[in-house]
Amino acid sequence: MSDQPVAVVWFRLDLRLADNPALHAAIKTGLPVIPLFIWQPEEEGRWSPASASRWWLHQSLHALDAQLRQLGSRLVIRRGPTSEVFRQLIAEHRVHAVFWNRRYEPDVIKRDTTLKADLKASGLAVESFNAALLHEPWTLATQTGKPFQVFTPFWKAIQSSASPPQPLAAPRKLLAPPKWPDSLPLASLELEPKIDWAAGIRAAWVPGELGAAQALKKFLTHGLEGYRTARDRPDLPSTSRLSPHLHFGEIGPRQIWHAVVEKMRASGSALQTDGEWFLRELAWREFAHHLLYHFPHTTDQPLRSEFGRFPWRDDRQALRAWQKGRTGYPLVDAGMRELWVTGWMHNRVRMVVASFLLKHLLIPWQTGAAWFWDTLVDADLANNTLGWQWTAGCGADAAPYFRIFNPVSQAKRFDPEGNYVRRYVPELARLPTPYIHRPWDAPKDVLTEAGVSLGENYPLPIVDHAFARQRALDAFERIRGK
DNA sequence: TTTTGAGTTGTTCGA
DNA sequence: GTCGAACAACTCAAA
Repeated sequence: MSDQPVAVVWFRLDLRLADNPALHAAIKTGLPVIPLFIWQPEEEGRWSPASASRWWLHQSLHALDAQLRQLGSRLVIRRGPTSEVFRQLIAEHRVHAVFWNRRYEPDVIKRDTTLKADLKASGLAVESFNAALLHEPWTLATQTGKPFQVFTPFWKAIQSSASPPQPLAAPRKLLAPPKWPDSLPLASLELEPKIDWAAGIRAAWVPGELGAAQALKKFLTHGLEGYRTARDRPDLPSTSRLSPHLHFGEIGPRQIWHAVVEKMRASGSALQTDGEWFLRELAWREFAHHLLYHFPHTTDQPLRSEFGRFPWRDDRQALRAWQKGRTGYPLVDAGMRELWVTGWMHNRVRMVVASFLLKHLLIPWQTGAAWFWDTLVDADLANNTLGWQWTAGCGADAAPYFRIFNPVSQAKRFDPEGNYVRRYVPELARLPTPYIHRPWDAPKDVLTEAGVSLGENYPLPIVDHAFARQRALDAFERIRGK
């Protein structure tokens, strides 16, 4: 055991050096700092990181370690029950203090609360911080002190709150302990797939704090102007693509907020509206965390309990078709394949494919949420839960039951040239634009010319829109009243 | 306590 | 082709 006291920073979903309050606090002690990562997914229960998230986590940990090494430090990786890992570390080093940034998932909160009490009881200084949110979920409330359940008043509350604090600068050096604790090699966590299915994901992303900063810079330069309307276009590079970086904490919302506000200020009034619409999206992320914190059961149960009576169907074949992007609706299929190939899907298309699964196929939202959880690199319990419950109509501020997306009209509106479909559904690429979103209406010779053979190299629709729409409306009738 | 206005993202139908 | 209304009723948040 080394005599020199040390401070431990426990990294979780805050894989960055800048604007990292836990790291900042550790440095302020003046003690050597041990950056620690613990892999013990079992402690996160049903919603521990799944396939695509694990791939990202691997890259992000690698990037964090590289950055720490530039500061004369390194990332110590351990696995095992968290309390046990800390027990060992305390036996090996004179640990004076432990710092981390808070998480808001129900199982994680439970684990962290117990751990904090135990560490304090054994005489350590322990402190946790907010790195992930503009406002902690318990600091915003309605006038009667209750949590918000409607977005607009929540957004107004954010706008009238004090501006979030300025981000902290990244440290320029880190004091190393006299002796480094043992660390597992990153590869031993086996986060990367055994069969390499990640080529498409690799090509689409640069995980890590530097990749996150690049993405923000690119968005501010090229994406913010016109964001309000262009953000709905999956065929254009019109969104920030910051979601996975935000999920893993490679960048924090305060950094984004202030960068956008500064950009708006510098533009005069030109970017006022676009900037505000983007900030609203950050606020949706906040709202999702607010709801998860105050209604933790909603990860698996509908917020509106009458949805327990909803007549969902069990249809393995239809589910399979949806997952694989073989529903016969080009926009739905393009979205599901974008997800499969790149680990991400444009927000507008997420709504369309979710609406299709829930309302056209009547498959439970939890099933869709589970698929997204496994395949998204930005899988985030708060956002995923809100999104699926919202679309199902069983959550906060939910979509009215009669809002059933028509996958063809949505496609015509938001992918007008069909370029998004052509990118991800190459077997339709040669179809002329008027038929790209409804190949079943194309004349025989047009299909032949384009090399499309419906039912052979591209499926016929697995369900008729008008029929499915009426079936969904009837299903909602069943849970109305009482 | 009661009342009032409002609620991210839509579609279809008929004039 | 365009336009407005209907599609329900409920709950939330604030006055």
